[in-house]
Amino acid sequence: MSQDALPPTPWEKSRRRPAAARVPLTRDRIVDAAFTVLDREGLDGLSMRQVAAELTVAVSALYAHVSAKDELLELMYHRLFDGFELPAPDPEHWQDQIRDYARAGRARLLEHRDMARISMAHAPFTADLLPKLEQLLAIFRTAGLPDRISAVAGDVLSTYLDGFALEEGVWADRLRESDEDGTESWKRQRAEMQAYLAALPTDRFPHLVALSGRMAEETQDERFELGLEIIVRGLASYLDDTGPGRSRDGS
Amino acid sequence: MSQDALPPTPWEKSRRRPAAARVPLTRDRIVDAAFTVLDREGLDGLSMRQVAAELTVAVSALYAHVSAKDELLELMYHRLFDGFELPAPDPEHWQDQIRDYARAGRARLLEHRDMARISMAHAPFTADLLPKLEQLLAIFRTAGLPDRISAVAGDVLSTYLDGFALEEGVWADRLRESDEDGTESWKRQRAEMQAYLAALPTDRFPHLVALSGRMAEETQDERFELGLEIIVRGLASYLDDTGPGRSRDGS
DNA sequence: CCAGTTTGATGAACGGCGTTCACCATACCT
DNA sequence: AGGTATGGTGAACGCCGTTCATCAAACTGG
Repeated sequence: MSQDALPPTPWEKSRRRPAAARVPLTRDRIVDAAFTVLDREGLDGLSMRQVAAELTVAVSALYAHVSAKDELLELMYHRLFDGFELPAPDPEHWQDQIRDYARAGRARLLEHRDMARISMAHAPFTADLLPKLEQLLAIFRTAGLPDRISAVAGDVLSTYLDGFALEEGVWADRLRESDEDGTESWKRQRAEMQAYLAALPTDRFPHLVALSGRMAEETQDERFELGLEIIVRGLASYLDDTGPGRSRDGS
Repeated sequence: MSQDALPPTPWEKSRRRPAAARVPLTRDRIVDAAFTVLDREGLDGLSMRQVAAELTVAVSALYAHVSAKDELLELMYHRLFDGFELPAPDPEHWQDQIRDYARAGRARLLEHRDMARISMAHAPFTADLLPKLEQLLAIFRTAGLPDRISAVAGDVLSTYLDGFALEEGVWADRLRESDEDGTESWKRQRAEMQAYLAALPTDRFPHLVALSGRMAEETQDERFELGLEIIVRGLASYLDDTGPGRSRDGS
């Protein structure tokens, strides 16, 4: 685009336009920078000033593109759903479709630090998110779930998603505090927790001791799948609610 | 305790000890004041300075009893469980016990404004909360749930609790913003939302339109119960896992 | 009864925050 | 070439969490 530009001769330096070829500020660039800061500092360290610094720009410049920090957080929240497509409802495989939705959602939430906290703070009822909700409801309803169940199923699922990812975030934070990185200290931490739980007085905490292994497993994946399965099974139980005929059912 | 004290005569006013019979500051008094501020201002308006003002005390005085705001929030979180007793596990009625637990938990979360947000921020793994967790696990395990399920059941349940209460809080906030109070405007707001959903273009949002009535019901109680039921059913499905008619699922 | 110590509140200060606003440099239009 | 819109600047306001030197009252031992 631009020809090779020689560095400006010293004597014309003062006349040179300082902000010549600066990349213009846009909402997208701001959101990108916000994610950079978020991943580096966490949500508590995400300030308008830090974002501005990341862009080497004055704080007040941000407010030309973003009305307030709340709006910035909302834009970040919307990134969660960018290019997040649900499949056309297939009544034969609705359970797998739900599972895939949940797994993809969890993956997205874990992509950025503290993302679950941001997600929690925003109700998914803004206009441009309604299509996603519609697609989710489509899967439930065409699967044959009663309407009264479909109307809450999304809530149950998404609170589980957010809540689980939030807990994972707490773990990740605790890991970050201890200087070391890599999977080594992760394993060590889980082992420590497991040892702590296992060492509880057996008479007062028999069940915690018994489950200590499962509560502090090396990876959270299996726990996530199990919790997800509980919900899917609960939903599925409403299919044959009125016998094998699978009738749609009112209140 | 104290005899009737006459008001000090004016001329001795200057000699009078100003801080004589002042109630001493305690952690409990601070937490109480924090809840007062919380209910009045919401979590975003809950600042150390406001709490101090509520007690007509200098901000720095708080730090003699509470190491930081984080600790204060933790103390508030612990109030959630004060006198919160779970029954001895009864395998015959484990489902009702779980339901009661969830209902009581929701009620507690709704007692104070933004309480769900505070609850979300704290993992229930601090030492003094382990007994509660133990009691919950006791119910699951003595009911006969497999260990791998019991180990996540608490998570599923409590994320649903917190998440649902959080959403209710968002509604309550929106209601607070509109000046009016009482149940009148509540109804009106729900009606508005329902109308909005019902008025969506039917071709693009058939399911949302169809469920508009159920998504914006006058009270959230029924929705809560339904979501709770999904989870309870999901859990129950693991009881007769190896029984007749159901597909068994190992791993 | 007094001196000394401990206790616990005070108020000023520091640095950081979100947000606003008067100003100003550049880029475009006529 | 001059005028104007666009969009960034920097200082300021008021609030925040937290710290610290100061100080008054309350207990203590002699």
